[in-house]
Amino acid sequence: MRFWLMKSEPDEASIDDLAAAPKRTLPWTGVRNYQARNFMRDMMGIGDGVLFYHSSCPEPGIAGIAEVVSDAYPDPTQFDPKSPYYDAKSTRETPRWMLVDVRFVKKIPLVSLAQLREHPELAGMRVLAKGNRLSITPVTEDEWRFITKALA
DNA sequence: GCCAACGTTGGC
DNA sequence: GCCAACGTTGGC
Repeated sequence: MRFWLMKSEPDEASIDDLAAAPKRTLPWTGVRNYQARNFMRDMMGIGDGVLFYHSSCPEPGIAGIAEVVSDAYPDPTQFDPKSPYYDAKSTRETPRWMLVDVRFVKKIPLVSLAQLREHPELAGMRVLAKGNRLSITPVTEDEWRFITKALA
């Protein structure tokens, strides 16, 4: 069992959207970065913990807790010419992009970026690193415990 | 809207 | 395989 931080733009999919989705579950569509894909494909497993992070918005930060509820499978949007995530170079035989399903666990009072930076326990978090753009980053068990127990 | 940082592309 | 140009991310 591992722990992750996953970014989502709330305009596209917020923690409330996740809570309102059928089965409180959404497929994590749209990842088009190899490192993030590899995390989902190679490292994630059912039951992994997810910090649901709102990015590119007025109040960036961790907005809730979720969990991984599927193994990785091909992201259907890569095959859809009408989707913004369409990838003409991907085929059904050799799909390039994978995703997992993520299920709502709970909403928490927003833990802002500024708050995250206040705690030395979290200084090593990848999401806090300068220039970090990865939309999926590993979280250590200690970081997970600190955030879910002390901050959430 | 700005811009730093980073990933990808493509010519050579 | 190098690397310049370009596009994107994402906080501010």
